[in-house]
Amino acid sequence: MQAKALPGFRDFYPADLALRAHILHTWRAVASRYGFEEYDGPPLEPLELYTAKSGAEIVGQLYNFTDKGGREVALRPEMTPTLARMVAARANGLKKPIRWFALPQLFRYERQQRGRLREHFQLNCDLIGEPGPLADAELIALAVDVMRAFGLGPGDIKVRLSDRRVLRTLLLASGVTDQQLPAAFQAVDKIERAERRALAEPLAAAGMTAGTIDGVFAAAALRGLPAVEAALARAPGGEETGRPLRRVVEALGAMGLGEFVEVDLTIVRGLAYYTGTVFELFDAGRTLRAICGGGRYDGLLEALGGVDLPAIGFGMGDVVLAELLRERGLVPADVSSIDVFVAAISEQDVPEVLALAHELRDAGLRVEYALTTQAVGKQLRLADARNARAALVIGPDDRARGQVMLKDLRGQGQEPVDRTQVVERLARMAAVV
RNA sequence: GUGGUUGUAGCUCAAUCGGUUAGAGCGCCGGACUGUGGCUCCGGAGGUUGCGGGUUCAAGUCCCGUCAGCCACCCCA
Repeated sequence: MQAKALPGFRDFYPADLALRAHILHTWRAVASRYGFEEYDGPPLEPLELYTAKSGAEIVGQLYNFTDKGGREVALRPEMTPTLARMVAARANGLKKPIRWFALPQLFRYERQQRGRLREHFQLNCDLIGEPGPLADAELIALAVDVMRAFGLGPGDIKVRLSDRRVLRTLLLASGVTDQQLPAAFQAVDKIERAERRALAEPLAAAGMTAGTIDGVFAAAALRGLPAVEAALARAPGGEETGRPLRRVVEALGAMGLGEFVEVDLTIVRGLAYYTGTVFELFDAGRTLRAICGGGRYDGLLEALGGVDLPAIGFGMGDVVLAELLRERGLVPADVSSIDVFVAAISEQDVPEVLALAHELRDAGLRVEYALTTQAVGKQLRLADARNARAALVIGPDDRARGQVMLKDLRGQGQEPVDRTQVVERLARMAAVV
């Protein structure tokens, strides 16, 4: 067998790359609409950038090695530490709120599965310096509008929205202690993937009573803002705690995006650093992994970069998104095509073919011609396979008359055109998309 | 990293109970067709049946190992 790409890494054939380019172009276009500016950092970083705050066990999922200078380095698994460093270095000079996005290729060493490789491209959007709920709504709206730009509507994808402060308040009201909160968060996070009995076991082991455990499951079962607010009304300080979540939902509703949003407290996100709003985007049938996930991380920039700024961000990978687009038939067709194919009748016509092809290319058209002398029919078959919209056929007779034959390959007709007018004629045709 | 499952041509698949030289469609190359594409017809190339070992007169088929894909767990920055 021939050498293949490493497990979890992809070869992009032209059709694959066309889809990837479509995704990256759309990401850039929508982020720009929101006034976000693109930045980037190195794909290779010091290992300690990722281990300093997360601990050594994370090394197991990093592509890390010692470079020739003896430095411990890692391929970037996420963008946030790089972002934190860059923002911290110029924090005083950057106008707030900072709206930045990046399209990094990220790497993680773990066993691959469908929708989950060892390498992927990710749209990373962060809004830094604004703690209020309107910033949260702005960022979620950006994620939703990316979906809409791909042609996906509220029947295709949903935003599952939660707020860790809300969940925390409800859990505390049920009798969960501060020490028990991490265990309770973890149980809520897994509630859809595990049996209730299996989840209750560690909670009991953490010292919770049966009644408190019931309270944990009750909070996780709440769906929709009214149900969550009703539960909050019975918790100390609940009304106050629920205000940001309500504002986020209302703002998204005002933007006309309310149909996409589902309040669901089981969205916890694994990361310990989220402090408030958290959300994930899923396909409506929930057959695929999350398309996008993010949340508010108000303490993280200080921990990573030493600058205390509130922030909210999300990451959206290309792998699950591409699967969804393929599934829904939203992949742009006809990705490769040329404008003009220039065919020679005889070998004596080749110099004229070369001259004309070059003039057309100078005019910005996409042009191909046969690289060996071959029958006209064969050249036109190649033109057809290339999705050319027109062919120019040049033979001795045409040259003698100072003309070329222009064939419309999307239709059937053909007509002689003066050699002096060909370039202008075709340039005009190509301009009409 | 753990457990399960699947590997046949570029792609999608076939091959009876273990039995002759592993086939088909699509795609690709060439021809019919030296002044005209799509269609059609004809021909061709392309396989260490993922890889290695074992059982057997005989292995794509059975057994073991390994690699890879998929599924679940772990994790999801």
